Amino acid sequence: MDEQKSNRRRGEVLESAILQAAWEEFSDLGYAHLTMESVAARAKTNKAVLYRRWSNKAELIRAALHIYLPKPMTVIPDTGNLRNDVVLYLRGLAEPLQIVGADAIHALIGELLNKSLISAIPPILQPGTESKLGAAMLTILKNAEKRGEINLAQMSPRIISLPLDLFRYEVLSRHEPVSDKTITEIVDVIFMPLLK
Amino acid sequence: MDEQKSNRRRGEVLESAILQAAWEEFSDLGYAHLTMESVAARAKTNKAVLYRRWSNKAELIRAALHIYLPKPMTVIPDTGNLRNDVVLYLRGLAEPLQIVGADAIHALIGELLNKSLISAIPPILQPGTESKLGAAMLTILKNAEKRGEINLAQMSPRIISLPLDLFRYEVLSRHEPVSDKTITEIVDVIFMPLLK
DNA sequence: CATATTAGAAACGGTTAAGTATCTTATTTG
DNA sequence: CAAATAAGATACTTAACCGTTTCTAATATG
Repeated sequence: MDEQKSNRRRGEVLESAILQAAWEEFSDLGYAHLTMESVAARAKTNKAVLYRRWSNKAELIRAALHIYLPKPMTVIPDTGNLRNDVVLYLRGLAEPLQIVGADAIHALIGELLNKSLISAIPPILQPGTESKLGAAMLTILKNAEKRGEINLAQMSPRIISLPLDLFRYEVLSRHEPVSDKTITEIVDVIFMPLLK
Repeated sequence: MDEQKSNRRRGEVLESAILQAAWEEFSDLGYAHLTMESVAARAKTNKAVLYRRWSNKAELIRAALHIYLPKPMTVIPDTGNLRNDVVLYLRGLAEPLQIVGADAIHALIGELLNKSLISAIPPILQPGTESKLGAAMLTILKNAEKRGEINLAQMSPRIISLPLDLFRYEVLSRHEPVSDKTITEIVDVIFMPLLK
């Protein structure tokens, strides 16, 4: 007998449990359909505890996304081969999506027009972040130019942004992580053949 | 003096005014933020009149979309030239979007995950309608094959769907009608060069 | 002109969920 | 071990908005 009479969580332990519950509710239901009650219930606590830490629903969910969404990779591949660099670049974009999984991607896409969450949405899904993500691509292409693989000046901007555009389309239309097969197809069937 | 003491609308006149108000509210606010009250107010009538005609909000908005969203074109271009056929095909997709305008496109994209409206969303925005829209593209390509312009059997499916994919990406990412410049770029800079 | 329709107006009831307040009780800390 | 802290539980307030109801008055129709 003599079970633990209770096991009241406090501080960081409780906070982490709440943030995890918030993340799961978000993945399962999306922002609009989750409620503070449902998050509290999932974390086996109650609303008041939530409001003691975050002043409203948007702040709670932003905090959960901040923790659970992987940060995008920053290293720019430089293998001495354009084709491989582009594949690795796209794989670097795909990896975070594989970690979060299809449910969360679906939920995130549903929030693309939600102003109170937009800052927490990964750049790969966000409109208007072309330049930021495109910068890495440009570096890859400049490296290829140094090796004499391409002539950057005579490449159309549309071709330059094509790998990223197709990658994004894949995510936006399928709502799931982008497969390796898709990545190599984008590069080998579309992008590379366009470089003459 | 002697103004018209009143001018109470009835029947079809009133119904059209309500549907127009519903369409405008939808374009301005999106489904989630428009209310039956706001539609009634915009149509200068009241909620009860709306509920006498449509049993709920979803039905009202579906009816409005049904009227105000142009039906997609059905004719498949056959000019004797592949490049021109594909440009005309994409223009046929762009035309309805130009009619509805950027605000409505934005609102429609916001509803892509809304089950009660999804059937009213134009195929060009809807996921899972590739085959329907792609059929026209396939016919165009078969015609080109008959003329000896291409060999369909050795074309990757990814290249076949590329014009449509890029068109869709353009709409999904920019939330506005697709310009003619973009269409010709997709065809002349990307698609045609990939056919050897 | 009499009668049936249907619009106008306004109040009402129900639901959902956000956010607050209060009180009790477990656990930490000095 | 006493006092402070923070969790648990629950009730409450507020707000938005859907959908209904009821009553009055305008207008169409026979």
